[in-house]
Amino acid sequence: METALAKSPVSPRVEPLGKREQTKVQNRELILEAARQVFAELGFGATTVRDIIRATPLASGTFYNYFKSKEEVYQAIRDDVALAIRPRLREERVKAKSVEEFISSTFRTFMEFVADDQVNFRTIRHTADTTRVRLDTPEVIAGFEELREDIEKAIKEGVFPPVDADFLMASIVGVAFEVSDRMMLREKRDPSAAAIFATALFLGGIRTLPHASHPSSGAGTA
Amino acid sequence: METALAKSPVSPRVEPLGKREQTKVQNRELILEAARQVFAELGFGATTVRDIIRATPLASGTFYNYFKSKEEVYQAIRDDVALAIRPRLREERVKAKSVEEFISSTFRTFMEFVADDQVNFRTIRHTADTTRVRLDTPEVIAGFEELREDIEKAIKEGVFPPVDADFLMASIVGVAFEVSDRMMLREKRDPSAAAIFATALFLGGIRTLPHASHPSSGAGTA
DNA sequence: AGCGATTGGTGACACCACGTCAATTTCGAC
DNA sequence: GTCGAAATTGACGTGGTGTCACCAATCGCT
Repeated sequence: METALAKSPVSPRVEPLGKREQTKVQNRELILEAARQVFAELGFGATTVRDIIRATPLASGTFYNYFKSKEEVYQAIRDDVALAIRPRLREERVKAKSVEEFISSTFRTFMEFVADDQVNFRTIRHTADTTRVRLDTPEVIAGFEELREDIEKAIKEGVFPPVDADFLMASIVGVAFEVSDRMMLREKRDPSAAAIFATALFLGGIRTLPHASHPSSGAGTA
Repeated sequence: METALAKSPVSPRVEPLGKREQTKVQNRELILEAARQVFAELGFGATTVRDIIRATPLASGTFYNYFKSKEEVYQAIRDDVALAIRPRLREERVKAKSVEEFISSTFRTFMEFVADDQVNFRTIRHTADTTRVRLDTPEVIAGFEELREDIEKAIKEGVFPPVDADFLMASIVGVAFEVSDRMMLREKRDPSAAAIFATALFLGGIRTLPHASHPSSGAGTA
């Protein structure tokens, strides 16, 4: 009995793991953090596994103990984001008692999340190249399927009209991604305005969209 | 005068170019065609310049006389598509006399084009990987900007309500890409149904969408 | 036609990234 | 403290990258 306590007399319980497990978690995070930086700087295409490991105190072989390729690292980064936002979105949707709530809470939650998440946005939007890359990982795709299932459930319960759930899911995804992307390119990020725009579009179509304050609120191409 | 005619007595005027220019055009097309096949088979990420050149009778060095990298080849392929569809879309939009025409002709033209264009679709949607890649080339982005300008013009002329043209452009693009993608994954491709869905969404919102014939018309995940 | 000049194809080469693996270090259990 | 397991290391073979000196084909001119 005494030994067990003596072994960790003052140790905070935040480290209940052995040294082994600790460095394992640490190394993984080291690689992910380095990858975020390098992806943001060079872009996904130009980045090599060597670039990532060089931004780390680890040896090249160690990389392959944690990931199979740079694709898998990228996937892990995106999956982290997806895992963070999926439960929030789902929670909002199950609470929704009407089409209005379903749509507006979905867009509001999504836009606010994206606006807060500068790090991952910069990881994905590499400014170097003019070309834009979008990679949908399994976890992200699972989020899409979840949305479709919720729409189908809402239709069965009579909350939604009996529309094509697959196309509606695709439309919500498309608008959420594209509009959030434009939102992030603006000087002043306004997730509320973006969410209101998308919500109005889905609930009433173009004619119910809010009127823009300035004629060319597009704020240029930059 | 006589010499000029004598130089090509029977030659069809389809080859007014010298031999030099001819093989140049031919080699470029050879590379592009090989690239389309290889991209479709291996996916963009796994494809190497060597894979492309190997699917060709040319030597490796020759590739670099035509393109700097596989990215540039991919860009050329996408730009061909963009150059083919942009004038058609623009023509439809300038003809439009109302919001209804603007939106419906845009989606109809786009969906029909995508449905007809199996080759380029398979080039981009490599079934091998679960992850999906979307690369927007400068030409494609120019098409987006063109759409936004047309929206702004329509607003100035009073055809459109004074909405946020940038967000509206992004929404149209997002829905067009995502819905067309789902359309192409279905057993029976129906560009008309896809266009009607997208049009109804933009003109009147969810509640005016056509009712789906089957409850789960999503046709699974495949 | 014949003949230099020029353009463009060729493939070997130096460089580097990839993924592996045997040797070595580090940790955990007894 | 000692032994076995687990993880790290970096050198290595393989193969892709982009370049360049060389050479063949075409062009312009007489």
